[in-house]
Amino acid sequence: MKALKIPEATIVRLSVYSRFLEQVDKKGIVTISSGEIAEGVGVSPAQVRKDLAYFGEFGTRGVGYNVKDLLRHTLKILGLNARWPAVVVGAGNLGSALVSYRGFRERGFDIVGVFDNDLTKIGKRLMELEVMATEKIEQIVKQHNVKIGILTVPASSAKDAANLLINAGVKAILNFAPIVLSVPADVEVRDIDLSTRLEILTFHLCLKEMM
Amino acid sequence: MKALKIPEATIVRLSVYSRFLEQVDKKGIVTISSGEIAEGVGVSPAQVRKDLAYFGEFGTRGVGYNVKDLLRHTLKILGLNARWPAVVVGAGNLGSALVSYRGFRERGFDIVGVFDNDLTKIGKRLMELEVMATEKIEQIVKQHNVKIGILTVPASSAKDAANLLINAGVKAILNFAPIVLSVPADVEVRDIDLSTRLEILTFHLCLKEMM
DNA sequence: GACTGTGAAGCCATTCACAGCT
DNA sequence: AGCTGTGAATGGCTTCACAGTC
Repeated sequence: MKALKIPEATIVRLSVYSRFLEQVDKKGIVTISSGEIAEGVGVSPAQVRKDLAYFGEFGTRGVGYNVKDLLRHTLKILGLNARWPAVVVGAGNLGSALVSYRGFRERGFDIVGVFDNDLTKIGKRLMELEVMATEKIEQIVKQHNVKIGILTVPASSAKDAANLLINAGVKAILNFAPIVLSVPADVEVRDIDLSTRLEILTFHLCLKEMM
Repeated sequence: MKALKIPEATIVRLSVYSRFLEQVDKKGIVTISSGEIAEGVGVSPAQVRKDLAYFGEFGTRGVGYNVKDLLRHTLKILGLNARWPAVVVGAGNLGSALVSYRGFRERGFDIVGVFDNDLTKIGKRLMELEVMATEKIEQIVKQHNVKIGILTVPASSAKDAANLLINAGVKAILNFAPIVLSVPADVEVRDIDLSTRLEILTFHLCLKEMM
């Protein structure tokens, strides 16, 4: 595994390949070609090969890739050979939905704490968890060695909530608040801005309107 | 406005600039430079100018941009000078959360229908809406002239749900299901894959671990 | 013959650097 | 003097095309 800089787009696709391979494996298929993967996930065969080649030589020339093997490798690369505890800060509608989101559990993520500083929400049960005050973040994060925090608080409290997570030892934040978080260099942040995603769509709808 | 091909990243940033300008405007600030916008949203000043230049000359050399003016322009470009009705298909946790998500309303999106084909969910009230059977999609989409559909169903039903939306006349889909939708060329799809976003984080956590 | 792995080419987005206004 | 708008340069990702392997 060379220490090259990997494009973020490659990581995103790796996640997609990995999930596609799970499906393929379930069907009992043993071998798959880059072309078949490409077909299945909507990219080019060369792209698939290039993406995988960043991490090693997983295929056999003239044959293709062993599905189980490649699946195991992609999961390993993404760090999904272990389970990841995570916490959610913000127990509003979105935060609550994420606590019970199946997709996370299926891919190895376990929500081990939900926090809010709204007194009307504290104590509420969500799945097997109880919403806790944000003062408890540090305790839970240390107890479960949590590295991942999911931020679903309003923009106005996002900065404070992020700091609580970072001070507790969280090293990666998935941020749903529509603001730019500034964090130390050793903390990874990725934003999911739901409105922005819709606005990409309205932009294109308008473009087409004009033609 | 030249008919150039605009990078998708530019549209994403435009949405961010636009929201930042709303904040700035609220503070009563009249004029702003590309450098100040850049600072506020975490990109380079040249990037800000280049992005805006795709759509016209909104600034004044030696001075900067008029905040209200630029805000109006960015909203217009994104199509946010009008409100957009939208429907949600999938009334699970995520779908329910999105129906009541404030951020959408604030940016001009109105959810006018929620659908599911799970009988235990049909009839349930979410905000001022009542969950309807998916057979009602066509009626509601046509009635409100809905162009945008939000898909929050499981992967297994996503293809069918997408087809219902498309047949009803929807032209843009925000897809939360972790599968690749194949749609006609006149339909825009953007995916939000929540697990993938977390997996980008675990990938980076693992990388750092190794150093 | 089929398919992977990869250097080279091509393409697209970002950054630079400066001319053009105010 | 200050800041925008933009052609040119850079950097990075994707596609191409083919050598290498089964």
